[in-house]
Amino acid sequence: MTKARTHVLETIAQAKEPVSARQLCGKFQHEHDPATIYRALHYLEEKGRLDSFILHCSEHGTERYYVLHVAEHRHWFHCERCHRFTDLGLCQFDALVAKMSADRGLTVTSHTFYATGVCSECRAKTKVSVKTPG
Amino acid sequence: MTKARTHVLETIAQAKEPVSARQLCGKFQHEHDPATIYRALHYLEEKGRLDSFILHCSEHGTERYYVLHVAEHRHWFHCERCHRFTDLGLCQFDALVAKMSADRGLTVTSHTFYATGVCSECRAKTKVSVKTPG
DNA sequence: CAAAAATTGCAAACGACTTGCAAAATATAC
DNA sequence: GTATATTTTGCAAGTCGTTTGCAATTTTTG
Ligand SMILES: [Mn+2]
Ligand SMILES: [Mn+2]
Ligand SMILES: [Zn+2]
Ligand SMILES: [Zn+2]
Repeated sequence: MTKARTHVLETIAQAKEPVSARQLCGKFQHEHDPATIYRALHYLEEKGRLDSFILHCSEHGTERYYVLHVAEHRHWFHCERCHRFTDLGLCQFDALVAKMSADRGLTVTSHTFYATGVCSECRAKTKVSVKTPG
Repeated sequence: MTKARTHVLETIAQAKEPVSARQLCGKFQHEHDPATIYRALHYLEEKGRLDSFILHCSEHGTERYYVLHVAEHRHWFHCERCHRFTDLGLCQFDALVAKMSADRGLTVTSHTFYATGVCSECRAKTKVSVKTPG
């Protein structure tokens, strides 16, 4: 493991939410070139240490996000206000996906799911400010 | 409705699967500029005539796909071999999404789901060629 | 330690999409 | 129906996330 790959992997391992290449490039802008960050991400995903998915958010556009590879994958909610992720827990779609694909003779190798909206904290802020007199 | 908007909407209305901007630009390359196609897509989605989602495929990369807006949305499977879509039917995730979000206090405004893999036709071709003697 | 292989930084390129702007088409006002 | 205002278009350039060529540096191998 080179220094760049270690930095990238440890950052993602310590994060509580998916991390984008942009965030990593920002964090290591004085240590590693963006090309090195992208190459490290490809290397780590290819070696099975990372998983990734693409998510679109109106403010950040379309970006790939990375998480540590784990045996049972999870899905995520992305808040369009604060841009943090909420863990939706272990994937509960397998049975449904198996049924949908079996019915149609499909061999499903991967699926993507995410939800977007407003998280509980941002929702609370909105309600408070709406109710505030004056 | 201008000519460009009519062309875009009718193409998507007649298609049996989601259509990308790239496909539309190819089809109308002698009639409309790509900028006009993109502007027509934005206009039609904004007016509620189209829905769209972003899907990543290893061969075509990350693109936005458009379908006619209908009351109850559907989800799609994308074949990584022939790059055609298979309709997975009406969304069956609403109950699960409602539960996941209620548990966490999330206000979900949209969700994205798609599966990728090999469609039944491409799977059949593979099996035949594997079994062929010689 | 020398040669081969892998990794890096930099600059340029890529592809999907967006935008500024002036011309052309369309709608609205007399 | 011609002048005026508005909308839409094509073109060229720009943006943004990501990728790639290449030469220099680092690491591995013999
Ligand atoms: Mn975001
Ligand atoms: Mn495809
Ligand atoms: Zn939030
Ligand atoms: Zn197929």
